[in-house]
Amino acid sequence: MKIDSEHLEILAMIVERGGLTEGAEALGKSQPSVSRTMAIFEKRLGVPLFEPGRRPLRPTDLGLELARIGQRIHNLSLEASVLVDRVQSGRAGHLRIGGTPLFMDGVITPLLADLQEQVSGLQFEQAYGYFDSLATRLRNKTIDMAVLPMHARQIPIDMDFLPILSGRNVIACRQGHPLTRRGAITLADIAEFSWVSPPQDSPLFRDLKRVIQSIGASENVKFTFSGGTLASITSFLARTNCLTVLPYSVVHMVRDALRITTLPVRVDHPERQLGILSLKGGDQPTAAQTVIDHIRSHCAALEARIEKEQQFAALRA
Amino acid sequence: MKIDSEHLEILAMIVERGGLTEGAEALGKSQPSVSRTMAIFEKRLGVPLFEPGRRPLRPTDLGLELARIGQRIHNLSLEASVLVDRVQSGRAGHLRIGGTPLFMDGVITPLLADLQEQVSGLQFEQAYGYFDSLATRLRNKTIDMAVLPMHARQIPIDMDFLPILSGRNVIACRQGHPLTRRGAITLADIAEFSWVSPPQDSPLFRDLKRVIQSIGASENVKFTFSGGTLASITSFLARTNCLTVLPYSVVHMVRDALRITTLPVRVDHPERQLGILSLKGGDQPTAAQTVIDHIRSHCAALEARIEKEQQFAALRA
DNA sequence: GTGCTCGCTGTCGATCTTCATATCAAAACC
DNA sequence: GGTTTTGATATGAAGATCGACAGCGAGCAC
Repeated sequence: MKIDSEHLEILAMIVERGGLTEGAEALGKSQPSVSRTMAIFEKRLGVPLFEPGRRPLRPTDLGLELARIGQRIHNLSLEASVLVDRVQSGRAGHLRIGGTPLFMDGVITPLLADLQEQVSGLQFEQAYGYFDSLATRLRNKTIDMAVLPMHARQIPIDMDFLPILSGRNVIACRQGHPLTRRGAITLADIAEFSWVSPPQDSPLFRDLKRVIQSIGASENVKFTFSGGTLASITSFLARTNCLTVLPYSVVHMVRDALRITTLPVRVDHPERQLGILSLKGGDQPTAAQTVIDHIRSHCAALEARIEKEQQFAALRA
Repeated sequence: MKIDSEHLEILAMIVERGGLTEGAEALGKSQPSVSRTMAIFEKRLGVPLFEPGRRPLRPTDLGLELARIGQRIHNLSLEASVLVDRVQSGRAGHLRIGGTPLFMDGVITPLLADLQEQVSGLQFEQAYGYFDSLATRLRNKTIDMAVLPMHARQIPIDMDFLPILSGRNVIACRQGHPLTRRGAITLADIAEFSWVSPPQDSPLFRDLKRVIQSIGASENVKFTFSGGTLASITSFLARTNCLTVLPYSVVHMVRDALRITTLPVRVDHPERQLGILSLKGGDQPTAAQTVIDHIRSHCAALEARIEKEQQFAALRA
């Protein structure tokens, strides 16, 4: 005998509320509907659930026991509700984020960790890549969003791009680097030191070359170390006098923890902006909006701090 | 957001069976029905339960969690099923039995205890009364069945009577009573002893008077103790040399435990039979049939033993 | 590319819900 | 104690929803 769990829930509510009418009301159903449902249920069981011929409906022993089970089913159903509510409101869920390695490790991951602190229940899956692979993965739906630097004119027609930070780059070195003690830094000063470069297929590597060109030091540049992750680059920087080019935002986020700093040298920065790329109409998980909001607000604050710092640095220079 | 527990059950089954078609089959529903139900469910949630565009339908994380809840709901539903099955098959339930006090305490209660040992889950409620009150309570439905001695012609038109034992009475006394040591007992012998009588409104009391008349001792009968329950009567008998009249079946059941026995004196026994009275078409709880069957089979055995004993006693006399 | 399996959609019949109303048991009243 | 009132449940008929069958379309494998 298969029993309909909804019947049990209805029974539970009737017993809890002490009457068919009240139970129906609590269930958001009409009284006749509930009455008939219970009548059918009783008929199918062949055993009475309510004492016959009693006007304020009183459950039999079996009715009480089944009602207890119905109550448990109802509780489980409520449990499912809160689960769904959490996911619906973006406070829980699974999100696959791809992005350029340095920016992900330097800026996004700390922000995600921060968000996770605030609302537990989110799960992130991180993937690394540059524009082409990220775009492909978005179209494949193997990631939900990508975080990367882009030119406005580079945005694919089938995607949305939401800028979150200016793409400003800086020359970075360890804290206490000889160059940081100088008042004004000349190109000759810089030329003394060798460079650590980001992965050679990264946009940042092209930025690096541009920077070096712009300061006229392109001739005999020494690359001591190339490729790797943010961790390896900063680790290398911290132990040597090498220089590198990094997004200002990344340096800003990690400079205290990883003991690196920026050189007060103006480098021209590309017109790209760091932002979030996503498929148009891609039906994002609701958690995505929560994450995007979080990233945006924090990056806006970050951008403001960076702006202030740069003005201060310019004044000092 | 109220969630339909049935949707969760369906989801659980789909996940468990690893496919929509198999799930539908396991649920005894058609595949399109299940498909549409899940589609509506997803739409209402606004969150996908299955990874979109995957052919062997694969649940999302949320889908998995909800399925787990659905599985628990399903288990509760099964629990309810076995509960109902037990009640349906009479292996559980609540039964209100009324009857004449001595017969209830002496014969029926031990049998019910015996039955309870075999199939736990039954609940009994015992009530005492004689014909009129028992019939009224049957019609009021405050008891489900009555156990009492009846004449065939006394059976109300709206009731069924199922005989279970002959109404044979005997003279009872304590084991080791002086009269038990004699070979043959004369009326004079009996006249020496005083009597314990059952409640004066009981049919057994009328039997007692008839017995006394039939042995011609009606003149100076002494009643030492009257009324009370089987426990009080037997307790009184055991400590004195008093006599009483009891149904043979009652004596047979309790003689070892309560140290009483019968006197080998023929007493004429009424034409009544001990049996079970119930309302016609009274829609008995299924447990009632189980109980009735149990009582009948044991009483049949009891009757057979009594028969044998009486033949033996007659031989000896 | 081609076959195959599996899931989605259109249509019809069955079931369930609802509003209005009858019936009934318990309480209140005379 | 009998009758009326009241509060609560059952029932009837119309409308909405759900389920089954047939047919279509999309992923997956070879």
